Amino acid sequence: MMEDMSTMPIQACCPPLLASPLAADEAEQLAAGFKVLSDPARLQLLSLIAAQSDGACTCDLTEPVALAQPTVSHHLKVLLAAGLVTRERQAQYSYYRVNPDRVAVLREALETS
Amino acid sequence: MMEDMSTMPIQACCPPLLASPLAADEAEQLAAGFKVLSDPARLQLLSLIAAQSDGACTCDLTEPVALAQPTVSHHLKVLLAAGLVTRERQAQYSYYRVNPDRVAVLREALETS
DNA sequence: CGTTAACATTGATATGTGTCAATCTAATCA
DNA sequence: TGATTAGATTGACACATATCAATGTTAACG
Repeated sequence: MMEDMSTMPIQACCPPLLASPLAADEAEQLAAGFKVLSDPARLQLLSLIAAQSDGACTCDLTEPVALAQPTVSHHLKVLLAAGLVTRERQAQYSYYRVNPDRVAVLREALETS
Repeated sequence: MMEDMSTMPIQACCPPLLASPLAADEAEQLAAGFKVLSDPARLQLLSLIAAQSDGACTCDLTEPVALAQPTVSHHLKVLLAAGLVTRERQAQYSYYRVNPDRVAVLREALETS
């Protein structure tokens, strides 16, 4: 049985896009990663989470992005599934942190070597 | 009158995502750029175009991505509208080239400064 | 206990978009 | 001129997804 690609973390997978032709499966991997970044709410969330070095809870994030709480939870779930953030639960709170290594995978794919 | 954001070229717009909180309009700009990269066919096309330093025509691209010609034309139009590629017409042919500066805008937004 | 708070999940809806067949346009060639 | 070729456009369809109201879950607090 195959896993659903869209819920899998972004792998260190590919040589830079512009350096050598991309195989179909590499293209799918990378595209799934960029799709996670293709929503303005998720970019703002990533940015807000990065600004809180000790972790950001959902309650800190809902108001600045001006979206309902279930929508924010949905976007955080997408970021988490991609591995772009980590989640740590404490009591009722969920603390999210950016995983810079996963961001780097996507950045490096855009390198003009 | 406002232009449709999705058909506008990617601007040099934003400080790195992880360095400072992103404003809503900056997030929309960047998200539109990453959305263009969020399709595996478009990533493969970009990669194939980059591999042909003297420009790639549509006819060179249809077979390797295994899609119908109108679909390839559609994706090329999206890449062109975003400014990620340029198009030069010669006779019946359209030659596409990568615009590395626009790719760099997106790469730099992912920098961990 | 019951209440409240943080967060996740479900379900519904509206919108966006990737795909291709059919068609159109424009240029080459016989 | 007619035939062919490259490529763009149109229209239709299937599928994905962003959003929120309602509900569920878990934990603190009285």
